[in-house]
Amino acid sequence: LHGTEYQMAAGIPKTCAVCAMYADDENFCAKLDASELSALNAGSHLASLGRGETIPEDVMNAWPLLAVESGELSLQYTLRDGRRTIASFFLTGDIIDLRHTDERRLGSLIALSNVTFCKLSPTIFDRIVTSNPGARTLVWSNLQAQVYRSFSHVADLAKKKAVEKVASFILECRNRHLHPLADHVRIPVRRRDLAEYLGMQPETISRCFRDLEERGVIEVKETAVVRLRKLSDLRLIANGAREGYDTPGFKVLQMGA
Amino acid sequence: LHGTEYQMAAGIPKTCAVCAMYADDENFCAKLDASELSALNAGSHLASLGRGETIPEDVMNAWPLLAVESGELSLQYTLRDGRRTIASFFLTGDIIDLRHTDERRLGSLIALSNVTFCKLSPTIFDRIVTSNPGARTLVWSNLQAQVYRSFSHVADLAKKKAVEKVASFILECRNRHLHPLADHVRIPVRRRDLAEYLGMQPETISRCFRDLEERGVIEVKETAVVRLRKLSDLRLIANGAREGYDTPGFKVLQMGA
DNA sequence: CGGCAAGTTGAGCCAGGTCAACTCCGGTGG
DNA sequence: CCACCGGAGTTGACCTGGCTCAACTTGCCG
Repeated sequence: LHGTEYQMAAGIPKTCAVCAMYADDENFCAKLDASELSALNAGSHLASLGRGETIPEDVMNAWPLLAVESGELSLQYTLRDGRRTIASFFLTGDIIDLRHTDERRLGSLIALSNVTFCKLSPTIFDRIVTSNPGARTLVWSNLQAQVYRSFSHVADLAKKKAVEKVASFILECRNRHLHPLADHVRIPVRRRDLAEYLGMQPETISRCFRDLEERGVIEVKETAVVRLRKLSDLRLIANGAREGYDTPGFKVLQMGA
Repeated sequence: LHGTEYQMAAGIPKTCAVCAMYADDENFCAKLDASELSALNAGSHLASLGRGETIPEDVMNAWPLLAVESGELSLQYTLRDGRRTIASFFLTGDIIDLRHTDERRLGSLIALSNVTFCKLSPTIFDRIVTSNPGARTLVWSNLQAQVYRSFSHVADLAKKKAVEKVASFILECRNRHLHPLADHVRIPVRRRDLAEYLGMQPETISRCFRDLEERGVIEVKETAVVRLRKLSDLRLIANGAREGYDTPGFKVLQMGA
């Protein structure tokens, strides 16, 4: 058992019979020792989805515990008249636990790109989480991160204007280190998905990108890649600065109450 | 130790030297045995806030682990120009863990009414969570509930219209069993707070309540109490039904994709 | 080269924001 | 007891940011 930790320390990657996620140190499987890993292997199954496909209801019931291995998964809600919202993105390493959702109406999990994910055995997962503090901490902090990401998403949606939301999203992509390319940021989703995530129309998204580009704050290299030209201004816009965002000596408007 | 569980089974409430939360079976302290409880007591402190008061930065750093004992606590974000958003409400029994927030900008915790909360010792909390499966499950499901509440809040904010948001909020209050009064629902926050939670203006909130009342869906008894007159219609509105919501034979508009 | 999906641009309109006035409290002091 | 005050909520009138609809461009795949 401890031999495996020794291997890990020596940089030799552990193997996982099910998925390829062990390669990264910041995920659940990487925290497991050999016996835990093989137990989890035995009770887990890899599955994949093409873009636009949904994880079926029966899978969600039978396997309420998922780990994203690759791709972008989304949680979507649909209103009666067809309006749709993406409530959250799940990326590599995110753990989705649908067990305690109770009567609460959960949306559907839909792939935004080709996705592979691992269906975990709840009982084995629980046993590991009980006995392995490192794994527990990781799982806990992943869930925490989901909460706080969601909270700041709420803050974006509630009171920000269209451009501010887009600016904020670009920074979110950057922060989440999706693809840390120096001053380039990759937007991992299509415009229409972005619109549903930010509660806007695709047309408005488009106009906002153009707006930011005309102000010289960003440069749209391709639809999926943005170069940051004035990061501090982008931050100001994302935080709701009202005017003067393109001047260095920006005057903060301090409002009471 | 097991003597305490025996007492609990016999309906004799356990005592907690710090706060009064033990009375409810659905909270963290209620899952603890005598020794755990006294250990937690030793490392915890009760604190209180008046309405409008903020938990200071230094308290949040020194005590990143809080449990709400009574009242309504809110997580607020403020933009540079003063626009404010309430991202989430925390009510009795909610556990707030600020430890894994990393560099992510967290808002401030502000009391919406008189609040008492318990500052928990992280080390003792961790020890208990490790050894006590019941407590762990409860804490985990509380965090889960926060995530999914936040997700459906996002769904409300992103694409719903003003009336739909308000309808949805009324149902949320009902679901959360804040005050389960048959067909009456208590709105635990002021209109202005509600506005900040739903990303609207107080004026619009007011208009929406009136709108729902004029349609005969609800009856506003006091500003804080609503009587449900047509629950099914309220649900339809909250779920984004477009027209005919006031007729019983509502025709669902099924849209593809 | 056609066909389709994604994204962009333009023109018009309306839901909800904004501003201002007014009502309705509960508390406080003379 | 009443006059006064301030905060919360409501109502009305106006205005605008972003939605809507429709046309167009672009890129990808067979």
